[in-house]
Amino acid sequence: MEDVETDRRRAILDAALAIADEHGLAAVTMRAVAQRVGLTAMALYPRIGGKDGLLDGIVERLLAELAPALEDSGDPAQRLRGVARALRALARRHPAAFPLMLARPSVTPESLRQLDALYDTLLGFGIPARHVPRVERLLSTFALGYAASEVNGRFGRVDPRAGRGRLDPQTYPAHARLGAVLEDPADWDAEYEADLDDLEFLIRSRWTA
Amino acid sequence: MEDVETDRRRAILDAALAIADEHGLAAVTMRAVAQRVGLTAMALYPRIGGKDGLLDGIVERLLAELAPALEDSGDPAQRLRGVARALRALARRHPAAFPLMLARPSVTPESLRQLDALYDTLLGFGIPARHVPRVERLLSTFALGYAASEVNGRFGRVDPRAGRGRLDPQTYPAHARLGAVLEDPADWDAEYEADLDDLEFLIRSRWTA
DNA sequence: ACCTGAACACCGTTCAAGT
DNA sequence: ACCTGAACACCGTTCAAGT
Repeated sequence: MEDVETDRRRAILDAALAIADEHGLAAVTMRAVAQRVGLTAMALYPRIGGKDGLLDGIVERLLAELAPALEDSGDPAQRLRGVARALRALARRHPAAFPLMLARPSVTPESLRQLDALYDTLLGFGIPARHVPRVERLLSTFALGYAASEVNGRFGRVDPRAGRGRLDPQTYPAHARLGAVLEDPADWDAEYEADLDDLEFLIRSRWTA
Repeated sequence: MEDVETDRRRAILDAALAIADEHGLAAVTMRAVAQRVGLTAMALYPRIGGKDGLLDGIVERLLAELAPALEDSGDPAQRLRGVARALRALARRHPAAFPLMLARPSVTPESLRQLDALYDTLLGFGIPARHVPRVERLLSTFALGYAASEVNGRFGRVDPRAGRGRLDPQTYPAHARLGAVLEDPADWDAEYEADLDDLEFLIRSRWTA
C-alpha cells in the first residue's frame, strides 16, 4: 500500500529510466524527465531533490526490478545463481543506467533487505557467519563488475575481436602465443556461467564442510 | 623519445587528472583544464578532441601509472599480486577519476601491451592457453570492481558501519543472525588480501597441475 | 600552425510569483 | 500545497577572425 506521493515519485523515476534506455544517460536531464511526465523541471525538485536524487532514484528502480530474484526458492546454490543471472539480465535491459549501481551505491531499507536476503542465502549455503560479509562482497563485486564491464564494452565491443590473435608478435608476444584462442568468437553467456561454476567451486571447497 | 605534440597533450591530461583529484570529476571542465595549462578551452580541441577525448585521456594517464607493476618480476604469483595491489593503490590515489577505468575502457597500444603482460603472467602460472582470456577477465573484473566499489563507497562509507548488527530482527533476520560479525570494524586491506588468497587458490586448484 | 573571442544551444538550480 | 516562468551562472562546442 503506497501513498500517492510515492506513486508520483516512481512515475518520475521510471520516466528517467526510460529516457536512459532510449537515449542514453546524457539525455536524462531534469527538463527532459519533467517533460515526459508533463511537468516543468522545477516541479521535480520537491519530489526527487535535484539531479543527484534523480540518479539515486534510478538505482532504486533498478534494485526494485531485481527484487523477485531474491525471493526464497529452495536450494541456496540455485538461489545465488538466480540472483547472479538476474543482475546480468538487468544490465542488458538497462545498459545505460546499470553502471549507476556501482557508481552510486544505495542504502535504502529495500537495498538492506536485499543484502539481508543474500546473507541468508550464504548462511544457508553453510558458510560460517564470520566469512559471510566478505564472501558477499566478493561475489557481488564480481557480478556487478562483470555486468558493468559487458555493457560498457570493456570485454571488446563486437564479436570478432578484430584479429587479436594476429597482432605483431614482437610487441605482443603473449597474444601471439595464444593465437587461435583469441580468434574464437566470445560467448559471454557461456563465460559467465563458467565463472559462476568456478566461484561456486571456490565457496564449496573453502567455506563449507 | 616523445615528440612535443605528445608532451603538450600529456600536460593537458595531467592537469585534468589533478583537477579530478583536487575537486572531483564534475570540476573537470574544458574551461578549467584549459585555464590550468594557460590556454582557452577551444585550444584544447585539436589536441584532445573534446570532452570525451579528455576523459579517455585521463584513463590513459591512469594506465600509465600502472605500467611499472606489469614489468617482469620473477614469480608469476607475486607479479599477479603486485598488479592487483597496484590497481587498488591507483584507485586510492585517484578516487574520483578511477571509476573511469570501468566506464571508459581503453584500447590503445599501451593498454594492449598491459593485457599482453597479464596474459604472459597467466601462461607463466601454468594456466592452459584456452582458459587464459577468461581467467584474465575474471581477475581484472574482480580487481577493478573491488577498487571501484571502495572509492565509490559501496562497501559502506565509514568504519563503524552504523550498528548494522543491531537492526530490527524482524525485517533483517540475517543481519540479526550475523550480529557481532557486522559490528567488527572493516579492514579493507586485510579483506583484499584474503580475496587474493582465495582467487589464487581457485587458480591453482582448477587450472594448474 | 596555433590560438582567441564571441556566440549558440544547452545545463542544474534559485526564487518570486501565481493558483 | 503545488506548480510556473524568468533568470543566473554555468556547460560543451562551432566558427570566423587574428597572428
